[in-house]
Amino acid sequence: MKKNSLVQPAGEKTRMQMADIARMAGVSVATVSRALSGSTLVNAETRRRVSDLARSLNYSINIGAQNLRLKQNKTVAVVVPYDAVARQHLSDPFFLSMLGSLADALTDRNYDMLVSRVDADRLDNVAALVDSGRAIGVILIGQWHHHDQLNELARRRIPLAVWGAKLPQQFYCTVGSDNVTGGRLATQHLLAQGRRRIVFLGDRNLPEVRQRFDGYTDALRRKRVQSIEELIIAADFTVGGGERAVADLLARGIRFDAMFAASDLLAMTAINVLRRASIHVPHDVAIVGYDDIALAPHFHPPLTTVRQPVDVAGHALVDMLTRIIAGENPQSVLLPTQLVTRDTSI
Amino acid sequence: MKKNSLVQPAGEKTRMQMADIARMAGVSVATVSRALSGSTLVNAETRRRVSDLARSLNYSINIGAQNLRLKQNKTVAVVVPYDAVARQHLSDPFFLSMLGSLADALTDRNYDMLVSRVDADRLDNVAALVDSGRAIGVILIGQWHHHDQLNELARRRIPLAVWGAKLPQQFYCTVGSDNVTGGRLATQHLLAQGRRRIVFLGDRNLPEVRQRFDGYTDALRRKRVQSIEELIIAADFTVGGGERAVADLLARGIRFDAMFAASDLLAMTAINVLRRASIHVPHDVAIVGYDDIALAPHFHPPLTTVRQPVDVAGHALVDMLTRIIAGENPQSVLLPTQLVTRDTSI
DNA sequence: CGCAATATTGCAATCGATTGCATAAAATCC
DNA sequence: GGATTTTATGCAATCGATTGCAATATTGCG
Repeated sequence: MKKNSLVQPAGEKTRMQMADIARMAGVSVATVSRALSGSTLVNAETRRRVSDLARSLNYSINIGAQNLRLKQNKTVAVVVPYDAVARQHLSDPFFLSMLGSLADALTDRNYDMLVSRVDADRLDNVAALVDSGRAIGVILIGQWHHHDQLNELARRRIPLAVWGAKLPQQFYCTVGSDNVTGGRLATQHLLAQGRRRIVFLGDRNLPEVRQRFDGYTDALRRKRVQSIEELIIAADFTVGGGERAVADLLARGIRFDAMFAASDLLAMTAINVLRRASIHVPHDVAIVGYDDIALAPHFHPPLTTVRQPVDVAGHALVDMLTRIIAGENPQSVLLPTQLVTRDTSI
Repeated sequence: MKKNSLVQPAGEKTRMQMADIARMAGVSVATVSRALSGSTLVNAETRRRVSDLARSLNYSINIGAQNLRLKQNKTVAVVVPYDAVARQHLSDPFFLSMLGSLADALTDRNYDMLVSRVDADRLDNVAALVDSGRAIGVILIGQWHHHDQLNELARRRIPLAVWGAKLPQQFYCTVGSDNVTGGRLATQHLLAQGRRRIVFLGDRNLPEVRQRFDGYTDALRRKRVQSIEELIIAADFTVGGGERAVADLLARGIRFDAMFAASDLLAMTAINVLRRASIHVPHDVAIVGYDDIALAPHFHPPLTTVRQPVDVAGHALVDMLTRIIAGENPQSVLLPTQLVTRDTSI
C-alpha cells in the first residue's frame, strides 16, 4: 500500500532507519537512539526489546547522519602518491606490508581506512579529503621528493603523518626508520667481511635513500676506506630500473665485491642479474638489502637485509596522527633498524 | 573569548562551511549551494564571485551532509578477508596489484575506496558496512572457502562483487579468470615439453585452485597421461607453506620433472627450494606459475606463468558492482587467461 | 507608463541521527 | 492522601548541506 512496496517489489530498497525501529517498537526515535547507545535514561526492558528488534532486523545506525550530528569522524585517509608518468603503482611489497600494518593499527582503534591514490604532482588534493570531511586526517606513505608540498599541507593545518625521513625545515611529522644507522650497519657488515669495493644502489634524490647513503659513506669514512664515485649507482625502486642499472654496471666492466641496495626488491633484482652473468652471490659479490620484506628469508639465497619495523610503524603513524588531531605537536619518530644477517653476505 | 579559541589557540579548529561563505559573500546558503553546483538559477557574476571565494578559502563541501541530503554515497568497501589464525595478511603480491587495479577503476568512476580487513570467520560483518551507510557496496578479494557466508550476504541483498571462481549454487556474482583453461594451458605446455611427472602444487580446498587443478587433470587425460596421486601436493599460499611442501616432497624422494604451481609466489618459493637442493630449473624440473605478478619476468630464471588480467579485473569488478546497485542482475564474468612462456619451462 | 514575463534570490523543509528540556507516570515520603 | 522525588518517554532543535516554492528585482513590450 505504501509507496515503498510499489517502487521495489523485490525487497526493501530503502534502508532501514531509526524511525522504522521506533514505529515497530511503539516508541519514539529518541528512545530508540538512547536504547541503542545503552543510555540508562531508558527502561532496561525497553532497551533490551529495542536492541533485540534492531539486531533481528540487521539495523545499523547510519554513520553519516551520526557523524553529522556528533561532528565526529572516524575515517583516516591513507594516501599513496602516484607517479602518473612512471606508473609507479603500489608496486613495492614494502608498501603492501605497510598498508597491512596500517589496516591493523586503524582497526585496533576503530578507525576506517580510506585508501586514496593521489597524483604526486597534485598532492594539494589531499587537503580536500580533510576539508570535505571525508577523513579526519591523512597518513601518507611515500615521501619521495615532495617535501615542499607536504610542508604546504602542514601549513594549511591538515592533520598529517608521513612515513619517511626527518628532514631539516620540516613542518610536518614523520615516522621513519633510522636510515643512517641502517645504512651504516649494512656497510660496516660488508666491510667486516673484507669487502672494499661496495656498490651503493639507489636513488639518492629520495630523502630516505639519501640517509641510507649517508650511513654508507659514514661507515666507509670510519674505516678509512676511500669512497669510489663509479660505485654509486642511481636506480629507482622499480624492478625494471634496478635491472637496467645493474646490467649497465656490468657492461661498463666496473669491478666490485659487494653491494648495498636501498631496498630488498632492488637487491633481489640485482642478484638475479648477477646470476645471469654467472657472478656468484655471496662468493663474488656480497649483497645487503633494505626493508626485510616477507619474501627476503625465502629468497635464494636468503637475503641479508636491514629490517624496518613495519608492524610498529603502523601503530606509530596512527598514534602520531591522533595526537596531532588532539592538538598536540608531536616530534617525528625514528624507529630502530636492525641488521638481519642471512646468506647473501657471509 | 569563544570556547574554541581556548581549545585551539593556533587556529580555526572549526571547519569552514557554507554558511561562512554565504556570510562573506553577502548571499544566502541556498545561493552558495547553487553557485557551487554551477546552477544557472544563480547570476553568472554571483556564481563566479562565490566560486572564487570558496576556492580561495579552500572550502570543500561537506560530503557527509551532502550525502545525507541527497541520499547518495560514493564509497565502495574493498574487503580482504583476514584469517586470524594463519595471520594470512595481505601477503601475496597478487592481492596488492589487485588493490591497485581497483583503486584505478574506482578513482576513474569517482568512487572512494574504503579498505577493510575483516575476520574471515565473521564475514557477516561486511553487511554492516552497507547497512550503516558507510559504503554503497562491497568488493571482496579472496573468496577462499567462504562460499556459504557469501551466499548469505547476497541473500541479505548486500551489493557484492567477489573476485574468485564461479561455483554451482552461487547467489553472489564473481569476476575471475578462467582457471580451468589456465590450468590446462599450463599443463599442456609442460606436457608438450615431454614432461610426464608433473607436480601440482596448491591447496585444492580453495575453489580457484580447485579449478586450476581440474584444468591440470583435464590436460593429462586428453594426453592419456596417468594422473599420479603422490604428485599432488597441498600447499597454502604463504611462502612458508610452499617451502615446507616442496622440501617435504624432496625428502620423500619422489621423482618429478615438472611442476605447476597455483601461484607465482609458490612457484618462486619452489624454485628456490629446488635450487638449494641443486636441482636445476628448467633442465631437471620445468615450472609454470600462476598470476604473472610484476616480479615474474624479473625473477631468475624469468618465470613461465599463466597471466590473470589484473588491470581488467578492477574495472570488471567495479562495473559489476555498479550494475548490481542499479538493480540489474549481472552474470558472473570469466576473464581470459593466457600462458606467458619464459625461461622456467623451455 | 503599466503589466506580463523573466531572472535572481531567499525561506523553510528535508535527509537520519542525537540530546536538552518538558512532561507524564510511577514511586517515595510525611 | 497529597506533595515531592525519581524514572521513563517524547518534542523539537540541531548538525551542514539541497531544493521546491514564494518573493523580489529586472527586463521587455505595447
